[in-house]
Amino acid sequence: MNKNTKHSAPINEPKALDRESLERIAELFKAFSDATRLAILQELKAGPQNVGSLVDQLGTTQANVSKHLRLLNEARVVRREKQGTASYYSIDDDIVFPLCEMICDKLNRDGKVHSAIDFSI
Amino acid sequence: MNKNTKHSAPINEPKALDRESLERIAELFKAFSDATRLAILQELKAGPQNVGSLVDQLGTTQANVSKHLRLLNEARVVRREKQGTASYYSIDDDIVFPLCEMICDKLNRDGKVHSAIDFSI
DNA sequence: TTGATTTATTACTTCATAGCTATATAGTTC
DNA sequence: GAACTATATAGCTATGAAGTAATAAATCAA
Repeated sequence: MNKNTKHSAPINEPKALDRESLERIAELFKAFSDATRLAILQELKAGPQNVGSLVDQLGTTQANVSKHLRLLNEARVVRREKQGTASYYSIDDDIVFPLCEMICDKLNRDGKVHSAIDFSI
Repeated sequence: MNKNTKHSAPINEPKALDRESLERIAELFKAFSDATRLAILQELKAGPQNVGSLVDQLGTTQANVSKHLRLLNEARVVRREKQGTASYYSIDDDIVFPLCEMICDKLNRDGKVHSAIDFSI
């Protein structure tokens, strides 16, 4: 009997990801491929914040922050909770921090970043 | 004596990354945020390949593959080695595989990917 | 030398998105 | 209700990137 019947999961034979899966993966990478969004996530790491507070700390407009938050929310990276007129955003998935840590490590390896690393869990 | 003199590295006080560092991080994320590039890296995972071979397996043009390889090379993700007229490309930094593994895990958590995961070391 | 092969580059088009201003929407306060 | 506040959205511009065809450049073979 073959070790991979149609009812056994293929364990030792990694199957290549199809185009659609690669698109999904690329899409999530894209969510992290903007400096303003990374700055937002870095801010939210300290705790939930509303939009206005984020606008104060980042150097951009309210509309821009709101748009980035919408994108991050749709990617299930942040979560929104409405309180009155305010919207409080918080980290919904910690994945960004270990990801950035690995990226930072590589950049340091390549001598491309001089700063300390804040993207840790 | 303060625990953080100018000669001791700050250990317990993570410093926020400045804008420039965030830009560098975002730039590397961007290198992984295209499905064609991920497909190229998936192919190269099996071993070094020349451009023509990659073109055969991906469904795109030689110019396009060449351009993506140039970008990945500048990001120090792949390495080029010329042999005659051919250029053999290989993985220069394995970082993409654990990164994709984490991304895949999240997508599975969110129910967004159905395929098996090939992006492992 | 001529021709064939392989890769890199250029010029171009198309599309996506970051950012802005202005406006709409919803909740709060008076 | 009117005025005020906070956020989301629409419309717009500018920029960047993915893809293509065509061409340049380099190497090898006959």
